[in-house]
Amino acid sequence: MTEVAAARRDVLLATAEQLFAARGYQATSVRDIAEAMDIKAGSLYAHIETKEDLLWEILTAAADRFFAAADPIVESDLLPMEKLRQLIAAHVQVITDGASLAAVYMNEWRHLTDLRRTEFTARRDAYEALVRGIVRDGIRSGELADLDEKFATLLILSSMNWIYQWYRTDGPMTPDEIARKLTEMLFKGLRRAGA
Amino acid sequence: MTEVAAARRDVLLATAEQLFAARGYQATSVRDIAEAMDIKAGSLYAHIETKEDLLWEILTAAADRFFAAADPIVESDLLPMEKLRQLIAAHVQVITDGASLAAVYMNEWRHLTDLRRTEFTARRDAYEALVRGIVRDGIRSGELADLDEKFATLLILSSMNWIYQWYRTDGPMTPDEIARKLTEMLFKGLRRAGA
DNA sequence: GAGTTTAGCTAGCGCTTGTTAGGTGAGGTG
DNA sequence: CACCTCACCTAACAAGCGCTAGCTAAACTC
Repeated sequence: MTEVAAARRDVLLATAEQLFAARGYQATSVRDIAEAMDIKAGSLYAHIETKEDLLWEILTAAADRFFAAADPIVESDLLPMEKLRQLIAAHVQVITDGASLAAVYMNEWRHLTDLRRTEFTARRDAYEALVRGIVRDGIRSGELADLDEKFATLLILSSMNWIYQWYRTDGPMTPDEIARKLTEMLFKGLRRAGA
Repeated sequence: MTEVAAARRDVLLATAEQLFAARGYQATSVRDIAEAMDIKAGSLYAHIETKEDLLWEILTAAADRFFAAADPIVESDLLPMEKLRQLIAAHVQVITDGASLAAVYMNEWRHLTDLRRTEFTARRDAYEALVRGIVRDGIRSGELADLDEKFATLLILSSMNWIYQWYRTDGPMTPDEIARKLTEMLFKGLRRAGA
């Protein structure tokens, strides 16, 4: 693939990502995508084989980003609590850095056909296990309270994964600020200290 | 509408709810719904005018449930913290009581056409404002820490609204248990007390 | 400058979509 | 017993879907 061709492919993927995020995979036709690129529908097939390939590549790229952000932190020798703090910051960064990518990642994977859907959910579960491992270590080391490890993991993930729903690049909070506030609320709780 | 007709309509709505939750609105055809009811596609139109009506009624019913659960708590004269505790329990109850209804409520509203989508999001915002009001009162009364009121509200809502993704009726946790654990983690935080 | 590659075009395929018109037959009503 | 209601049927419609075959023309390669 030449540089020009690769660049054009990137435009295609970016366009599909935007539309899938805004309308959903099923509600976006290949004609919609083509029109947004100012080409004809049939011409898309110079770059891809099927519409689902587009979804698959977007989802894979999204998963790659989450792992790329998390792996070095998981493998570091920081204390669990500091790992968790950094992982939250990294995860939030990935989401705010590409909110439409995150939207597709959270919502559209179920339109994959069987084999790929299985592979996707397996990677998703693997990521959850990564987070859970840190939570477990934190409980063992006594930095975290003695809580239900699975439930706590879901609480952390759910609070992070909701962000793409309301985050706007031109909003009042920076990604760092979001991560900082989220970490503080999750760790310290909402109740007034000493109440 | 006779009783028989109303009952049949309920079956239709329940069937559509299941399928919309499992596959999404756009990926569910009226033929799919008809087949699940063991009738022909055209026969659906004895009960509804358009496919979107189905989605609209399901979404409206879902919103009604959340408000019906929250209103008496909001209007009670309990202390803010106790209000929040009860609201979380009620909200979780609605979600676990009808996980597929919750799934449609969270994911499919964007397939409404303009007018209805606007009306839906307005109600959703109104519900968020309800929760936010309690959080504000809690901060003022000193029961809650001095935190970003909007952000705290989103944290609470996001952690509740994620539950339908993993909750199973035959799972190990009862709705009450979920609400209790969630409340405790949200209020006390994940960090070990006094650490 | 001949030869090759390739992004995009046109035209159309087989199929599915939501929806409609008109008919059938069982059950209830007077 | 005649009448009516209505849940459901059959058959078809116009439009849209993903995708393909065969072509054009511009840009690269040697």
